[in-house]
Amino acid sequence: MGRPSKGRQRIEIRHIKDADRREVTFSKRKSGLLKKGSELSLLCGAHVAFVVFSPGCRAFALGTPSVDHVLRRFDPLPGDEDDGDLLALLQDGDCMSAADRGAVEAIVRRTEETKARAAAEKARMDAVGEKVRQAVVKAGGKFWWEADVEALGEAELPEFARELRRLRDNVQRHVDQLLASA
Amino acid sequence: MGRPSKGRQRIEIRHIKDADRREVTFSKRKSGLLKKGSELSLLCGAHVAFVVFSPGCRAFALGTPSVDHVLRRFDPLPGDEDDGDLLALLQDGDCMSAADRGAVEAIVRRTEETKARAAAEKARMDAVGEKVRQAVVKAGGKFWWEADVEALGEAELPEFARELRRLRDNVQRHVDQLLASA
DNA sequence: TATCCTATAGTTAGTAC
DNA sequence: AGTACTAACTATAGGAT
Repeated sequence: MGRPSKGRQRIEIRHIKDADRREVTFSKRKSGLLKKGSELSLLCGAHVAFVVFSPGCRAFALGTPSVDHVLRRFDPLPGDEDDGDLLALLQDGDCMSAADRGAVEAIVRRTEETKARAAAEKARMDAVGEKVRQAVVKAGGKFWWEADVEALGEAELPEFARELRRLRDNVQRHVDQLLASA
Repeated sequence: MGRPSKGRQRIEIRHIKDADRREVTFSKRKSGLLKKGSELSLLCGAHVAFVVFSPGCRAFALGTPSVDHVLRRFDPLPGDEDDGDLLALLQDGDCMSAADRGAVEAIVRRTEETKARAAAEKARMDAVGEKVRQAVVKAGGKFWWEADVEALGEAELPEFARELRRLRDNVQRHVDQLLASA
């Protein structure tokens, strides 16, 4: 019998191509970030707010005392109402509790619509060559959608198809909304 | 002579009363948080944005590929009426056969490429983003997307604040919609 | 306020549930 | 998607500049 674990291994800080490994790493490190954020807030009384989108475009947020509270400090509008209470309730605390997760998931679903619309809008543009894409990479590093494309191997194709269907459903829902309100 | 250092000591995660020690801790941990955020982005292709207020009320922000970019994902673009083309193609994904995979993949790839191009153009023309990058360059050899908000100057800060405010408003709207449909 | 140094507290890769 | 485990990697408290 070898050892029960090889222990932590050193990894290079660059895009993880394997989708499964990437998701696991994201989950772990996201937790770490949330914890560090809350600790910074507790230790130093600092106000912290951040939003994270996973590779699967799911959204997570942390704010102390709340995301809304922190963001308001950038621009204390005189006419602001206390309408951030619900948001604070959903996103307050050291990290998202199991009870909050459902609510956040709902927010994420709405965010998917944004994703769908962005895709549709960008698709109207003329087709582009590989040069442009490489120029983007060269200019600023990796973008989330590149990660998705790179991860698109034969094995992941069915899973990706599932994502596509979800995308379609959300676009459809959005269109229905537009028609209903028009 | 004792040892040159006592090494790291355990501390409780609660407010540090000594102002000097608190400032030092804030500085160190903020750096750590920024690093962790950048690593998460690089490793997982995730979008990360956060804002931190130090005890001295100084503001720091981190965003990949930029704070502006991440925050805009909460902000739906003006509606498009002309996206039926992509929508129709996406709908075909429902009954996706092996033969259709290639077509779907091509659609996706084209969409991602155009998104990349749009992002590149937007980044070039985004005055705020550009100011942030320049500020970082001046600040020293750090990550290009890392910036001290104060370095933006009085002219850019309101614009930056406006983006943050939009995030807040859109999250709020999402929650409202969620409640209305529940 | 940020960095340098050292020793150690804390995080996490790999793996399995 | 989160949790548990081990071992090893990394962040950081304390102190000094």
